[in-house]
Amino acid sequence: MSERPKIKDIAERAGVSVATVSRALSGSSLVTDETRKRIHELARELNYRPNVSARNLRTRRSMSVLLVVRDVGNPFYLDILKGVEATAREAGYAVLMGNTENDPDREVEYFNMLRDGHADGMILMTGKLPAQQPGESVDFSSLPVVVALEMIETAGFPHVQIDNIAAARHAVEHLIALGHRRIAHIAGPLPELMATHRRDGYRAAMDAAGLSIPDGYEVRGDYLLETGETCVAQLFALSEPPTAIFAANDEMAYGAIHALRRLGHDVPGDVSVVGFDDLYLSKAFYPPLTTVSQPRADIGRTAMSLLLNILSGEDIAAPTVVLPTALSVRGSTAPPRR
Amino acid sequence: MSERPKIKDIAERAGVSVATVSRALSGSSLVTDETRKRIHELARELNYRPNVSARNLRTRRSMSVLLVVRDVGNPFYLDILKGVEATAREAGYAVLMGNTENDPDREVEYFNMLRDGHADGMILMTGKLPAQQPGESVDFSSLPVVVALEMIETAGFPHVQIDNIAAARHAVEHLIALGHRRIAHIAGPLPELMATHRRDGYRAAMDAAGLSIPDGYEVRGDYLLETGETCVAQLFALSEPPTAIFAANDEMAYGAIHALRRLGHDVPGDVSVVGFDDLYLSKAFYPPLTTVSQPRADIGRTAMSLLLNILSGEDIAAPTVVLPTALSVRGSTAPPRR
DNA sequence: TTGAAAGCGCTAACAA
DNA sequence: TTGTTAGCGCTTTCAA
Repeated sequence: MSERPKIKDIAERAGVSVATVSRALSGSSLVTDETRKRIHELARELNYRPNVSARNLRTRRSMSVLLVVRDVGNPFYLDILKGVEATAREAGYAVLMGNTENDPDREVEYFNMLRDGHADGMILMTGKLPAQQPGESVDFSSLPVVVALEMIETAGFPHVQIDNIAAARHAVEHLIALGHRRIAHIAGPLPELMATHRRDGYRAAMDAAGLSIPDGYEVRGDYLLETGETCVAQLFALSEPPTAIFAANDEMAYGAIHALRRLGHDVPGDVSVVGFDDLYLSKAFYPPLTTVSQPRADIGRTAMSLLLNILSGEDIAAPTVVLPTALSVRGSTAPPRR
Repeated sequence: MSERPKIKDIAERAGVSVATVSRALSGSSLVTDETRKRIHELARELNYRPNVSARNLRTRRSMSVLLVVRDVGNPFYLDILKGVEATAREAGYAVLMGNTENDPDREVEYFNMLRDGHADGMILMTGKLPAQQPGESVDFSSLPVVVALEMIETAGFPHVQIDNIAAARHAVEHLIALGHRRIAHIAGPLPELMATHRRDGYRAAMDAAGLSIPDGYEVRGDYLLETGETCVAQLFALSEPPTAIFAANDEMAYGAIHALRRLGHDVPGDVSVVGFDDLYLSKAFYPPLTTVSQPRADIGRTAMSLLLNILSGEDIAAPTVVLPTALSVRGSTAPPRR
């Protein structure tokens, strides 16, 4: 058997039909223990592996799921990917990587992969739906898709998320509790929903504490290290710079701290900084970053579990699962210098 | 057309045979421009997508590749994944994620996915071959596999790597040039090859400079943040602690710097630290980490290109591509205090 | 409990 | 340039 053995080869050697082999291999109870055993032995001996394309064609499933993110290079997705992968694996699913780079065309491409049988379902972390194709009327909401992290309001997909508003508010309240009054915000790429929510949480906390937000205290970033630096430059060009900064993600917080240090400001001595996400390096950062911890692995696992439910036909009523966050208070925040 | 249209549907509407449709859709020149155009229009109209399982079954290719790493959660792989993904995409390949968690069984599983048609080729970054199955004699070396980062000497796979020995040596020479004499090494998980090579580079540099390595100056870590910390504890329990540390990767360097700071040592004032990898955060670290830069995205692209060559039948003679590294000198190294 | 046979949707060899 | 036809390897009726 130099070529790849197929079911037929096993059938011939076992002196049974291909149907029996197929049944035996799939653990059907319609086969005597004896023949089942013989077939399994033969399969092992021939080093048989079922051809997935043939099986997929016949069963109309690929046993693959598609994980679509904005940027595979972003470390934020790591633990999520890990959670998805582990849960998928357990259920016998492979994970295909999708990377949109925020390109709508690529988004469409991945939806198409769903339709062409490349994958059975999709976990979407890009907050957008591809624009309707001309002459096309695909009912998106009927597709096996779970949205994680982001929000897509137009279709009725299940969502897995965190409460960004509450988490951001909580983070800012921590600064306020420390005694800060002049608190600035380095926002994400507004008007994206997640960035907006975190900004709204900041505003809510300030408002609830009766603190006004001076002009120029809200700076727009794009979640990257570099913008953390440039935003700090903007903030400290103000006549009254802040004593604390809430950054919409950890990367910008890193950049902000870096820039503060270069400007000669001690963190947290002169300026406190809070991040969002709790990247795995935040605790090793100097100073260790106070930040909002997201249960990323859990987000991945939950999203995949939801998808598995859908794929197994259990019609869940498009639930929205909100997972808890926690503020990890570390060394980058302290009371303001008086 | 509520159901998924197939080639047959298009053929009927276009009044041609399925073969013609297939040809037109695959851009064969054996079709008149006119019919090709009509068919393409019809396809768009019906929102047709070819069924990949059927195509894969027929063509015996999956147009997927498998990217197998030790740990999907490790940020080190990010840029590599990005490079692989981009190159794969361009060539029309999808990328399947494989995660072994250093489990040999899972390694076997991924080799099997290659054999069962799940993927056409594999990029392996795990430095091991699965043990031969009993009664089995698969000629591994004939499989379309490219090894990146790691080394597998037993099979004749193409490799994409960096010169770990030279790069490590170069890093240590930098410390020596600064005037350091007591230089310690936090190694990776010896006796793994990469860890060994980096250790050997350290030894070579020390040796070439006529410097001896005191007992206890080589500490074994496992590439994790935490061991960077514990290893520093060990080094500074010595009667003569080092004035410089070469860590086998950035994560351990982060941990080391963290621990040094807690022990009251200034970096680089009291102790210089060099890392290896140049993770994307190393430049934002405090102090910015002096470290060996690996061309990770390029490693990914090159590995995928090599794999594409193999898949297209161009038999490359198992080349080993060695990509250049560069020492990024930043703020974590300085001359020793006198 | 097993076997025969149909067919998943596509591509490609062969014929016209 | 197009059509006819035979599978790719598997699962699953239906019949025995």
